[in-house]
Amino acid sequence: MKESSKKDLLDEETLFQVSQIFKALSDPTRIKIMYLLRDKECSVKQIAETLGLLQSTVSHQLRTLKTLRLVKFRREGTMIFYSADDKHVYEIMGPSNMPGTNNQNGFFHFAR
Amino acid sequence: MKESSKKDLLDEETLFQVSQIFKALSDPTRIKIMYLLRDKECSVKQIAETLGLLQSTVSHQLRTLKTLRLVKFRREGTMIFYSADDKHVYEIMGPSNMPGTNNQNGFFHFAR
DNA sequence: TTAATATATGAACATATATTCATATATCAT
DNA sequence: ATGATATATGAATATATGTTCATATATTAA
Repeated sequence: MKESSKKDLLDEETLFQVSQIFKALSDPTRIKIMYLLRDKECSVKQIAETLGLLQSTVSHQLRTLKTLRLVKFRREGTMIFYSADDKHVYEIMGPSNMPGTNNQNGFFHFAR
Repeated sequence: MKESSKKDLLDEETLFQVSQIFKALSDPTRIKIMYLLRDKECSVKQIAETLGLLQSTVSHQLRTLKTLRLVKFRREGTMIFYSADDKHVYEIMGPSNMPGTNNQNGFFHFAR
């Protein structure tokens, strides 16, 4: 038995991925976007107008969310519709934190 | 019926608190600390030595975690022992994300 | 009180990040 | 092809944040 168990530490790979996910949801703008997309598709323009943000701002943030697979998208003409990548969000947050569900411990019920 | 439902947006208060909690766990150092404290008490010095960090660094980060009630503490002589504030972590993350529990969707099982 | 140990704090610095502006790219209709 | 619309991207800037160093505070023992 060692002084400190090996289980006291996380491997760098896990550490990085955990921090990335949390970082993604640590920004109010990205939270707004994820909340808006929790139960419906929206184009970039719709997101920008609904949230009162510049198109560029939304696009930049969507790239971050896309990279982390928190959102998925599909093209329709000149527009691109984004939506929450439920499958991956579920894997990440677990059932009690699924956006759009009614529960006490959910994703957006942190306050208080 | 309005164009966009009021439920599309989060109030500023909730938004701020959600972002704060995620921000707290978006830093690798703070994740390491929370992971270390998930099932035992540690003094500041023990944390610093186990994780190979400066005492000052640990103290600064503990203040952040303390402010958000992610850790609690008790004094014993000149030492102060910190531990995860399970009750509050539970409220925040829900049962499937309790550190120290064995599950598939937990707090520290994000990777892959 | 003084010395020793543990912890907290403030300033400085370097780095990361969110937003803005300008512009590029992509799709569709004509 | 051109023009119109939607989206993406790069550079610049301002702000936020993590770490370090030095020092302050607090507790205990002598």
